[in-house]
Amino acid sequence: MKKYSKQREALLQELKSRRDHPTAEDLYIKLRETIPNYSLGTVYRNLADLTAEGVIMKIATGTGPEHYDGFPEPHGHFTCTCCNKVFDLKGTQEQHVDMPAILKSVENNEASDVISSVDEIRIMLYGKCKTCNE
Amino acid sequence: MKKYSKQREALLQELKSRRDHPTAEDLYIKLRETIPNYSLGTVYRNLADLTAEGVIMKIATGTGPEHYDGFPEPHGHFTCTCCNKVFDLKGTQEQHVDMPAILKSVENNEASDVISSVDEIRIMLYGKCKTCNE
DNA sequence: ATTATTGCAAAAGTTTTGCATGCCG
DNA sequence: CGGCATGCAAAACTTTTGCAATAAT
Repeated sequence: MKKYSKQREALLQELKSRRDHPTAEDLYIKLRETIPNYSLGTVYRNLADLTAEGVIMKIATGTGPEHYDGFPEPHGHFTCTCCNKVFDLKGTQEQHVDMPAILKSVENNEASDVISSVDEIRIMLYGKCKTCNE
Repeated sequence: MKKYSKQREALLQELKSRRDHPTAEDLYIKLRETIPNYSLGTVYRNLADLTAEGVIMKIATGTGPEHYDGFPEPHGHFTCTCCNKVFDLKGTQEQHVDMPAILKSVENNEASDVISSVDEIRIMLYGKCKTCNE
């Protein structure tokens, strides 16, 4: 049975209180301010648990460590290729991605030989943020 | 000045000859069949060079090592969350993603405070492949 | 000859894990 | 109490890097 823990709760609170997309290390540093011996292993364990539960989401940028998002509702992201920060794309996923076209693409061609089911679609933009461009 | 090398050439040939999306390790094992002391460091160096040149592309799945694609023209991918294999989505990116909507989303809202320029859009589906579903 | 590229091994960066201890129910 | 979660440190995994040797121009 799943038990309450101060550490998991604090991690979730922290992620829900911010709109940026910190890494495990970022969270570790921040959480240690209030729970001084919060360990990095526990940060990773709790991030994995919460991600598996679908309460938070993991974001892969393709460079460096993973980032985490406290709001798992599907939406696109933007990664700055200079500073590696991740930002939310506003608007719903449906405004960005042509779902029916993708599902049709999956059903009607080569990919259908291989794909059994689709659970999730992620979209990532890459470019430069304003801060890095100065 | 850039010099020819048997190793880089073989790596590019290998990637161009297949439609799957091997990892550095996969390529290392394969290339050693013909160049027995091809080193893993060199595989990584050549993958980085070719990616920087835009001749191949790197694919992040969010789990395990990076994968590589010999065909860098923009197109979507599918990752099996069971075996971690990556497959191409058929069709062009424009058939899957609503570019104008995304650019508008970038220009007209919160994200525009932060995004200076967009260079690339990547789309990744997650689900189960037929082999894993058996 | 000059210098880019390699092989090898060591190091670096990120994430996972084993185990004894502590805390929740 | 019994068992899940934690802290800590070691290990695992992926990628990068230093350096002497090799190969391309």
